[in-house]
Amino acid sequence: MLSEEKQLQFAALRRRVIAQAFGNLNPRQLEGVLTTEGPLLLLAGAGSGKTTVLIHRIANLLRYGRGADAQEVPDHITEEDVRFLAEYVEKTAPDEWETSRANLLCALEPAAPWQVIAITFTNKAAGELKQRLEEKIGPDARDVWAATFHSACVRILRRDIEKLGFPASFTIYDTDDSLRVIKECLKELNMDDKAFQPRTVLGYISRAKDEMLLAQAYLDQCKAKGDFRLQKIANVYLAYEKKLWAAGALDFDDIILHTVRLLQGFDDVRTYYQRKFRYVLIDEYQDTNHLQYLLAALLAGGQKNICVVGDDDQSIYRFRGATIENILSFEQEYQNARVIRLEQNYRSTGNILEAANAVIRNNRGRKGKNLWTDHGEGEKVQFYTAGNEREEGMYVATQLLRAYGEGKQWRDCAVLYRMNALSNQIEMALKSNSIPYRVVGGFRFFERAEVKDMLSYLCVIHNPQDDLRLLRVVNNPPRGIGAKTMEHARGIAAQEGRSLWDVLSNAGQIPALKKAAPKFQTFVDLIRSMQRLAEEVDLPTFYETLIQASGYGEMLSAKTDHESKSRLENIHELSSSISGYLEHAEDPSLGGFLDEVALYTDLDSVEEADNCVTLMTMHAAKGLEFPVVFTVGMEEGVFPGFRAIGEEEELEEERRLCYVALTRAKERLYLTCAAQRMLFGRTSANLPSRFVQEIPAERVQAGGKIRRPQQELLSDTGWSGEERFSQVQRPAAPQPAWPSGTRAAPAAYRKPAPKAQPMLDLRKGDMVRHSAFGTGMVLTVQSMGGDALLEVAFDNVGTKRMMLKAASQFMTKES
DNA sequence: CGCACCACAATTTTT
DNA sequence: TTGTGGTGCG
Repeated sequence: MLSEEKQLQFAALRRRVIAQAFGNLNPRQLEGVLTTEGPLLLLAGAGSGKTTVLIHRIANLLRYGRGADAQEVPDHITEEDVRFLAEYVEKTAPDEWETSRANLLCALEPAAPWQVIAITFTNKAAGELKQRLEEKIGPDARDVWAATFHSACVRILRRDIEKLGFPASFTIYDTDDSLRVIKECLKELNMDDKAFQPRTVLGYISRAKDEMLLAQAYLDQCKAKGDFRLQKIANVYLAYEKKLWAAGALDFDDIILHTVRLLQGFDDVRTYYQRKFRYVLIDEYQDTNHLQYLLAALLAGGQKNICVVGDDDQSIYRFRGATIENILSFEQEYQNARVIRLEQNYRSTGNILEAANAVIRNNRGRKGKNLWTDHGEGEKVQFYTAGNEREEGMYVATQLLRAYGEGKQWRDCAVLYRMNALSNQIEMALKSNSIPYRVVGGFRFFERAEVKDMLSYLCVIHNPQDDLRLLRVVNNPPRGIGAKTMEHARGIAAQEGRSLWDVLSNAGQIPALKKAAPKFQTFVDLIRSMQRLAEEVDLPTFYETLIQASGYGEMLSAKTDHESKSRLENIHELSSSISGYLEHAEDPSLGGFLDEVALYTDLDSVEEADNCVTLMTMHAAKGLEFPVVFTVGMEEGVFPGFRAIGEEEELEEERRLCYVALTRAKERLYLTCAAQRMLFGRTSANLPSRFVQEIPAERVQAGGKIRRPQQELLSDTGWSGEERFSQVQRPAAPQPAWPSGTRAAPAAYRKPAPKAQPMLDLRKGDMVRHSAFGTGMVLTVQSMGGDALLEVAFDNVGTKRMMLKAASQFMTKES
């Protein structure tokens, strides 16, 4: 037994040795890695190396257990050991034997991989975590539970959900499925789907579930409140719940909800997981909702070793139920919680960071953080006011070409916007300048109708009781089974409390369905034979056969249009998803594949290799970074959106979104707005965003057509652009006064006559020099309206097509 | 049953 | 302006 003094010395040395193993981290990061015991809140600012900390933290848990975070000393430690460690920490190049002895001495109950669970929001994040972990600590990492909330819960539910009365083989409904069910419910309840929009209703149901209210409880609550509209909604919830129950289906919210119910209601289940998971990690904690908070608390309830990582300033999913309260009140929820702030930013330059800091400082509901960097000031933030959205697009294109000319790659650049609707103008501007781009978001592979159709076939084959999916494919491709007929069949099914499948397969015995029975039989036979086939051949072969046998492939091949061709490609593409699944699945099965697909809505940007500019919403940009970032549409009414103006909470969320957008930029940040913008077919004049105004003037370089708006226009927002940007250049000519009484200035008054652009006189064969693309020869000139489409063969970058007007300012004619 | 036409609404969307 | 969903006709 060591003396007390020696024990203290040992504990200190042990921590030092472990710290050395993670030597490339900054002090805060290191603390995050070494603080293994008890509740820990890791406030990780944008670009502060959060994932690195997470990986190292898990590595530490597996290698040293609680060695770095404990005072106790194992009995077997001798004074000789202490002496050894004291020498060891001073060594610059210890040999292998010494290192392994040191590691052995310092490890204190190292965690087994399966005792660690790391929960993320996206599959992408979970995948990256797994991969980086494996690179760091080897194949052991595979037994760490790195999963999304939903996939972790599905895994738990598959084991024990029968305790709640659901079949272990439950199916998962995605949002699209849920909406269909809601619509059915509305119809059956004779409710108007305009007064009760399915989306909105689903939102209410989701919020009810977040409060752990099942339908009946919710109805009771609404009755107590006496709110008639809410009662109607509660009735839909009741019908919705019934339908899902009958179908043995769970929606996304149910997956979490029932897991929480399971853990709360069954001591044995709860105890099992609480014993199993010694260490619980939750990533992106600022995005958790109440249910997810409960889940995390339940899982970590045993040993209270819960580490949550997040940034309250980057919470941008309030509209989906995420509550910033979870992170703000973590310290109250966990009394002895430790808090570590990661504030050193490794991503952006000083000016960008200060701009972001200055904006977010205006929020009240936050923990408070101040990012800093040692990268130096860098360039100022560019703020440009365009006359309208077309000019804004042109400006973006211009600057992109400039960056490209300076040696930046297209993939180094991103254009961010608040609404998808804003991407159009940008796309046009980029197109006409031959700048390659890709738009992120929009249609996702697994959400495409044809892919969902094929998946529905798989669902029905796997589980014929799945009415919703059956309904989707029963007449797709057409089998002469009309909506009327199905309506009938559904009525009978509902009456007799049987599934549609039961009714269809026995249609011969049901007089009312006699006529349709042969057609049903064709379908039933198809499903049955596919079920038999599933037993015999491997999944890819099975799927290819399905494409044939269902007639779906044939239906698409018969059509010649562009759309059908790509649909056909898509359904074949699904088979590579199947192959992908087979490669990494432990115990592959049709059910397993469907599970994975249900939760894997996103086949993600595989084409990262493509060198093109990225266009996406600010939401989609979270977690990404680019050397050059454009933030367009920085206008009151657009960003912050008109819905948010006047609503304190909403406005703070918008500001956080702005913070997220600004902190994506590494080197160069552009903010742009348009004095006048056409949106949804209506033109409006908006003031520059208050967020721009919140940035200190010395961080900004302003340019473009700065307006001198009249005072009454300013009064409601308090915008006073002139004071703020003293260095702004004034428009050359004084602006004419606006007619009184008009709220927005008519275009004619505000738009200075377009500068006479010296349009090049080009014809086939001319040599040109383009500032970004170099020299080339004009191949074709095709006049189009007042403009012309050029095709230019450049010496170094190949042939590009561009609009003459747009290109003129970057090109000169070579003699 | 399929297609064409018109009305209508329209932040953001990790699962 | 754009996309979607519902209705009416061939």
